[in-house]
Amino acid sequence: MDSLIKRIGYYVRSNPEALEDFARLPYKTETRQAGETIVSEGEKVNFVFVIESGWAIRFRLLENGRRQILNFMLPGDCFDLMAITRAKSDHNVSAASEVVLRRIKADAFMKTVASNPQLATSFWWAAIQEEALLREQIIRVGRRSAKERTAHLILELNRRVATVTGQLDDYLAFPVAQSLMADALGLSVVHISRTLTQLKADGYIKMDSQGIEILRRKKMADMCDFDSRYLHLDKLDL
Amino acid sequence: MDSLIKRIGYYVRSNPEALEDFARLPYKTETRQAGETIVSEGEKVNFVFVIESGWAIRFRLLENGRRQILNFMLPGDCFDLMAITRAKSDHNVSAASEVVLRRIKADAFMKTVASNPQLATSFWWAAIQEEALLREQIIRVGRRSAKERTAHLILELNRRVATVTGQLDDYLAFPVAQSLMADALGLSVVHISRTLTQLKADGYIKMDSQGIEILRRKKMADMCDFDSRYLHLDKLDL
DNA sequence: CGCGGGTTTGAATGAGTTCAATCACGGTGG
DNA sequence: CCACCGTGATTGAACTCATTCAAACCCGCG
Repeated sequence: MDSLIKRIGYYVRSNPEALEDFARLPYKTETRQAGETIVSEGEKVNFVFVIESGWAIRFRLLENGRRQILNFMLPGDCFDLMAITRAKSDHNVSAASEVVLRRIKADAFMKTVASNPQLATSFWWAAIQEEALLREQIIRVGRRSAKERTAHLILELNRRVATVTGQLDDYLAFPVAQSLMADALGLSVVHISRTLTQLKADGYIKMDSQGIEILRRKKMADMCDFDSRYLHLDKLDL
Repeated sequence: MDSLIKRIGYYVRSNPEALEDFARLPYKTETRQAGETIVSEGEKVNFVFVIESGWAIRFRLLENGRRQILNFMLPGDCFDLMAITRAKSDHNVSAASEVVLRRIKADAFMKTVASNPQLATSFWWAAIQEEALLREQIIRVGRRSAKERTAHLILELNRRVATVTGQLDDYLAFPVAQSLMADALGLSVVHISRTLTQLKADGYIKMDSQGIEILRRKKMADMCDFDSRYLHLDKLDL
């Protein structure tokens, strides 16, 4: 719950007890191993999920085995806020690393949110952010070079993690394989590897098996044209 | 107004007078020439716009002059449904062809929609569709070849026009320059031209100065893996 | 007629892919 | 404790798709 509180809490800071209604909603906690499915394409979505820990991905598979990841979902992220009105999911969600998630019945969720304007506003903001992430993803994949894309994604993830931890750290715990980065950025695994090597050689980052350290944030942001405004963190100031 | 009625009307068919509230909302009608700005990045959005005729685009400009179009907006489309809660726009909107649009004050819009569940549901659906378009755009740009992308976009636009006209026509009036297609698909103008030539040579389409005729819809859809389900037109049956 | 925007074509270049081989590393079983 | 295995990361070489630059073309319009 912690991570959601942190995430949603930004928007209801003034009135923390608004969150209690939400915390009291009945739920089930589930764990999924990396690679396991959470929601599959064509499925009716009757639940809202909140990621407690770990990373998940939303993606679509194409006929010839290609995969495109739409976005990463981090602790504190909710889905599918949009689809819960009797729509069928048009994409898959699965665990990118080991994931713990809270599952809440959609109708109960809706009722609580509808009856609490503070909460409604918070989730509205979350939906705005989610849409902004999709837009940025289009730009990244459509008009940026491999090097820019990769750097840009790293900075985005780093910033999003900060939304939950409350501080902007230079080390990004990175629990997922490079093949996921490839499928997110529309590149081949091989090229992701080369590109990361290049980013290391350029002194932007350092990597170990657990994650990525950002060595020159400013230079890196300039290089890849990263501007965190699209994340709509206005309420925050990191 | 006609086009919006057609668009939103699908979701409130049973109860046409629900739309009257909406039609009665005070508004201004504006015309923009191709290339003119409608909303610019960083601007506060206090209005909801509805496209009456013509096409508009949402896009972002990158430092070095590159441009990525996020999506096309056709008659009957509304924006920015999401952003109207005191957010600043993180992208531009401008006219792709000559555009007539209806401008409605955000607060009045919100009040009317909130007080009318049928309308609220309709616009909720419109928002779901909009998000689905963004997701599909990511997949198109991230994991499809130039030929597939181009064909896929043509079929999507064709299908979306049908949502408003009420019938699926094989001829798509195409009022915008190829350079817009290029910026939407993350390709160069030159390559779009070559790709269209190829689609013509393959017998998928025929073009004149006004638009595109789809000659082999089925074959074309198979080739580019177009599956209209993502458009969430379930309520329709064309 | 001539200008100008948009489109088309060709040739050279380049970014990213593909295929295949190698490496690094953590886990497992003998 | 070490050999072995498998997964994921890395490297090299050949190849492909798309870009770039430049020139030609087309067509509507003043």
